[in-house]
Amino acid sequence: MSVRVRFAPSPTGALHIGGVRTAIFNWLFARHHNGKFILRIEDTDRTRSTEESIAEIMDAMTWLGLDWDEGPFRQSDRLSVYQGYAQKLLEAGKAYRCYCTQEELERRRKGAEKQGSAYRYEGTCRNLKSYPPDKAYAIRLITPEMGSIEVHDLIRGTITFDAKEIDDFIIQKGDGFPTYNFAVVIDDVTMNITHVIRGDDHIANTPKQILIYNALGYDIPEFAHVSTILGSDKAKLSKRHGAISVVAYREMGYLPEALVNYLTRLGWSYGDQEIFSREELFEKFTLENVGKSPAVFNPEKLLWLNGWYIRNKPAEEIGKLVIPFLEKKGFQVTLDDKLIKIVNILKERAKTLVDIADSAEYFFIEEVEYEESARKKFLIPESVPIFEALIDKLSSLTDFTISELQSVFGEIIEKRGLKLVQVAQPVRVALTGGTVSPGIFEVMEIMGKERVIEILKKAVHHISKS
RNA sequence: GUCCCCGUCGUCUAGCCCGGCCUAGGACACUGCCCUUUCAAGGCAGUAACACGGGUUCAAAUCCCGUCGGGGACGCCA
Repeated sequence: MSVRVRFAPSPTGALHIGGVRTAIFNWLFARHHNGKFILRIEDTDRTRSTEESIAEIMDAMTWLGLDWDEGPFRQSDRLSVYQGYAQKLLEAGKAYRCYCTQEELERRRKGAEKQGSAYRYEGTCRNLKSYPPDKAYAIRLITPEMGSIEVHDLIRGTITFDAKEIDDFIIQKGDGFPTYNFAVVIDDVTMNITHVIRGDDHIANTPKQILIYNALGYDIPEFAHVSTILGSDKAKLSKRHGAISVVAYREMGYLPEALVNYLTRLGWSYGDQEIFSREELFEKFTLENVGKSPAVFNPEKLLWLNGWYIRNKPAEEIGKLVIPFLEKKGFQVTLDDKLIKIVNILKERAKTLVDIADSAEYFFIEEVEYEESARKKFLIPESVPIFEALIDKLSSLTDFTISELQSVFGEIIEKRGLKLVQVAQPVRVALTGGTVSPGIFEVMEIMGKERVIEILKKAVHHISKS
């Protein structure tokens, strides 16, 4: 039987880091086994589900390259399916109508809590002889009173639950909607899901779901419960920990491959390897190498990986990606030779696309803005003769290339008995406004002869004026 | 409270199933050095962990028991 897995988010907000890792594991598992990856939207919570959220989930998954083979299916489209199955169980005597009111149940639950124990439905309506004609009812599954339920988990081994811990739980609410546990099972059955890979917060639901499979007479799929992602305080990752939505990472200039690589390695490993191409992931990903213990999300390592991917991607591609970030800063740019050259020297020292856009500023800006401390230290009267000598020599250059520039600088430092740094730094400040930039010859070459001379003259003017 | 899961450097992890090759390996971060026109990148080196306590064994990070710690679940939410 071929592998079929699903990712089933509820559309009640942004797709976040924790959720998307579950999606990635399912996706990789499907690709590894040449199976199908299905997207299913669990939108039975009508008050909290939104269309925007559905759109955002699909947008984020598309950006990450998590292509799904079927779906998105929506639970809200399938109400009658659930009701049909619930009816079947009712007729088979495996479930019963419950007329207990929610208020009454709430009261009993409170009472049990006061005693310090968990509330379990006592089966009040289990053997009802007659039904009140017009009253709404919930449907409860008849569950075994003794014995144990074993969950076979591909990551954790066998987990055993005592049947006594599970009460006759509701499978269909008073309004005719299925409860989560019921809908999940029906969906997984009807979609022929072979492996249920999900977060470990669902472990406690699993025995209940197994009971539903049993009552319906269907085969139980394989289960794999992946550990949670934690924040730096070891609590479950949430908004408190800063940016956690996938879209936020796109906006911060992260590359999808970096995020996928990082999130996959969080809880999964393949020996000592850190960097994986998409194809390698497909080939190497197995559930055996998924760890059991929860992992703390480490933004620094993600940043490092992102830098790695930026450095190792061709400048043309990075250039294309960086354009929207430059436009956001108000620069109109196209993917031309100049931009590619700029990206080429900047990507070596950037960790995000935002970094590149920020440090590219001086190539596009009209007037160089000097950083105060840099200006004070390097745009001083002593620099004027250097700048003037440079202007003079550069003016007569026909080839404005790195090697030509190198020899011009060489002549100047030799004549004046200076070190290269003593010339390079003032020039750097004059051209870029700061003390940090790529190699000064590269910067000059990209800026071009006219622009460089113009800027150097401005610097001279600036010094003499102040 | 009950049930369940988890526990190797600060963090992600290898090793654990099938005890010895572990004076516990790699990566991020951090520190130092090298390279160097600044900053990165790169190279080299360094700091840093088997939660604790009992067993079993010639030998335990690895097997067993207990303790402690962290997390999750206990809904007519998903």
